[in-house]
Amino acid sequence: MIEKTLQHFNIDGFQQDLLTWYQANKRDLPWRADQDPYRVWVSEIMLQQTKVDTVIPYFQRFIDKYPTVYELADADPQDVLKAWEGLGYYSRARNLQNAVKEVVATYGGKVPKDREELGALKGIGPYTRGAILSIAYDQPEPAVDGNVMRVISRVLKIEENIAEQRVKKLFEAYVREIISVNDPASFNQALMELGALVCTPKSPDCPVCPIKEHCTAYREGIQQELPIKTKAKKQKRIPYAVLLIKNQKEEYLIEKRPDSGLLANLWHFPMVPLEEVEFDEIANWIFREYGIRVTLHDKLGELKHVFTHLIWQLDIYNAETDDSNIKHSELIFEEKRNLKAYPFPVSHLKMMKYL
DNA sequence: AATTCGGGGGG
DNA sequence: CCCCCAGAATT
Repeated sequence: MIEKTLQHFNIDGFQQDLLTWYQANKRDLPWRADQDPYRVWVSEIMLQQTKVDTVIPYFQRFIDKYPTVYELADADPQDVLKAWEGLGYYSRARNLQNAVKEVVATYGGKVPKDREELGALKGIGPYTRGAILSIAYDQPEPAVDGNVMRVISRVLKIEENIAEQRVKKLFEAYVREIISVNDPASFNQALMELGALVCTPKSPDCPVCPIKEHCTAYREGIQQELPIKTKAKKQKRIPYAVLLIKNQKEEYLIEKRPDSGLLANLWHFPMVPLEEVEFDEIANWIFREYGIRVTLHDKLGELKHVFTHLIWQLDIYNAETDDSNIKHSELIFEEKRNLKAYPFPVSHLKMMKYL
């Protein structure tokens, strides 16, 4: 059925129009300075679910700090997490470092060119594998992300639900048919660049589009209806009381999250789940969980923090304790000025102003 | 196939 | 305020 769709599609003309536009309009992005496979890799991991403008400063700092696989392989995981702070999806950082260690240990520090070897590394899925192989190694592999699915769904009028795994495979098959074998690096990046700058989700700027003559959706005026995608279900709201607990040495209590699950290995102020704990029982709950006697003071503010699948509704309180000795390594009293050494989720970074 | 993982930006 | 964006791992 791919052949049928592409029967009257001018592949050479499409490639030429797309690539010409890309050469003239591509943004000057830090990870486009060269084809260093490690840098391409770092950029692609950071760009997963994340906008270019957000990634740029993180990428610069990260490469300054970890210029090659060797520095990253040797780094303290906590420092890597700190470098990732605010970027989200923190397992990306952990997986990246683990995979880089694997590259140093198994592949002599060279990022594998082999499709299977590369795809076996932690955090490298079908998209990232294709991106690295094409951008760093000039291999004609598809790199199908949301941009590419949006652009191709419009150009070829593909009315399938892009949320389905099966459909993503279909897009990869189409890209294999139309990719420029001469310059797959530019071809894949051009599709994504077009998706980011012209063929945008809400109101695509079709009049200026370099490939509108090749676009079935444009011809039929249905570009706004594509791609087709099922809606996500709405998130569950979870209320917490967050306690900024200060001891007599002006230190605040922070704790380290478990090494798996939400915000794994990040630090934060103690959170009391209000669905399970009555307001009047907060101090008792804290004593049971942390072994610390606290006095709850005034409410400082509220914060709503939205994740992909849940919402934290946070009430922030001042609290005080006479205790200051803690046994656990995941639970520490720390001076305000030292808190910046720990990786925090953005929601808790926003509470620092109350300290 | 469905769910779990962050956070920023737009309307 | 709600809605949109969207890769990989896990189950």
